[in-house]
Amino acid sequence: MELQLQIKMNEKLFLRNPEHSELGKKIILHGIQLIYKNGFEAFTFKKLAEDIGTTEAGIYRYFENKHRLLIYISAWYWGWLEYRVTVHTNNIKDPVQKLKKVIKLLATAVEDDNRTSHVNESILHQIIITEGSKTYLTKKVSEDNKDHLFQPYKNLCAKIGSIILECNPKYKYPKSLSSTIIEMAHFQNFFMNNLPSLTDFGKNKDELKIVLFLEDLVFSSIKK
Amino acid sequence: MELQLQIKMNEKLFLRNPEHSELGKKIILHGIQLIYKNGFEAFTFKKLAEDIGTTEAGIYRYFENKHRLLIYISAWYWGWLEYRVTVHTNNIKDPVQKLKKVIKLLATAVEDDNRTSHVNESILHQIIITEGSKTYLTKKVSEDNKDHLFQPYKNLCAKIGSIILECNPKYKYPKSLSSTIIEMAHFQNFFMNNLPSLTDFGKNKDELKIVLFLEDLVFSSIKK
DNA sequence: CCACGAAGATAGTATTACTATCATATAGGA
DNA sequence: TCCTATATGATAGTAATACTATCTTCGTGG
Repeated sequence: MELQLQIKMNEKLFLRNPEHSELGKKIILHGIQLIYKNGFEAFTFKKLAEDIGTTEAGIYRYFENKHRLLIYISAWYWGWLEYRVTVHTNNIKDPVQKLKKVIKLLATAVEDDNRTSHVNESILHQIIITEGSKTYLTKKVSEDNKDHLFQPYKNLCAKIGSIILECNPKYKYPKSLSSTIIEMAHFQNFFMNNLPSLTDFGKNKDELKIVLFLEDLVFSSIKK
Repeated sequence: MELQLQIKMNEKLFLRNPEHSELGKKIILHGIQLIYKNGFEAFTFKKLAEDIGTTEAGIYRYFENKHRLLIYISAWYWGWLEYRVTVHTNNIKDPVQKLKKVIKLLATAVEDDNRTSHVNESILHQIIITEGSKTYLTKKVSEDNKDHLFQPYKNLCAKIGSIILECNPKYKYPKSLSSTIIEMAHFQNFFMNNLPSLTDFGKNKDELKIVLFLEDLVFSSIKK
């Protein structure tokens, strides 16, 4: 029997649910691949349509525009990450160990999860590093936020924030520290690979060093 | 007598030096205003040309494309910030006080500097918060980096890194902590104003709280 | 007074980001 | 079995974007 993993997605993210059809799943799968290959700026629905073997109009039936598609796949990523965090921390009692686990999940590469055949998680991780913040760094943030498009990101942030509070209930900045960890797990990775002089990880590109940096940062801050 | 402040810019950032002509200065001044108003995605050279009262072709004589213009104004910003950091920390002996000053300079709004009439620093600060990371989050980072387009950012990061080392010569991640402070000074500001649940600063939008958060983060980390 | 370079004026092109319409296939229900 | 709703395919068209090219004019410096 095949296990299926479904991430529940906000209906406002799409015009037609891409998980409910073959074409929809292809849009996600090939969309991720194309954005990964060309970058989000050079990515167009026309190229995606050619890649899949459908037409531009076909894609527009699923997503209003490419920005919405990016928000969709980002939301999927954050939802999936929160699921992973839940699964991997459920059986851990010590909040410090929990938080260490979370940092590792955030900062290290993932393998493809076979239960989601229409998503390739390892290149998705790369996309989110490079393109993720473009989802909200726009003039429409507040509008999109009202439609709860960033809910999965905010949920993850809240969850990590509460683990931080478990470690030290008196710590004053659990949410800001949480968003800092999330963002820096990605930015330090991007810097390490592309602008290495902004980091202390040199050219050896070892993700575990990012983990050590974040652990040092976090546990120095929250220890009483 | 009028004081003039000139930030030295890398020649590869432009096709023709915008500081050497009235039109060039208008491109910078109105460019910043338009990007601030509409966001970088909606910003076009055509709109800018109309705004200034020149033609599209006129702008293209100065900048290859709008992405280069964004890199230019970002580079200017980082150069200007490094200058401010230098000026304001020169007479401080205690590295801890230096670092506090730096954090304040990074995280709080600026007033317009009258010595640079073609740049409005306060709205520039806002642009860098929202659009700054788009300069390097592209497929062309490495290429642009080879042309040293990000040098001012890297210089600032190095400078702050060395102040961190003054505070504690044994601290292991001066550059990563430095880039973390820089990025978070901006991201926490953006979150506070647009996605407040990702922060602990609520809706009161007090930049000083960001300063306190960053100080706590930094000095917890580097204290022995 | 001439030369040169900066700027203005105008035109044109390929691509992007859509919207609209009509035809076809197909799957599910009456 | 037929009917119909719905998804998809095929095609067309439009306004805006992101440029490139060319020719003219204007002003300054030698």
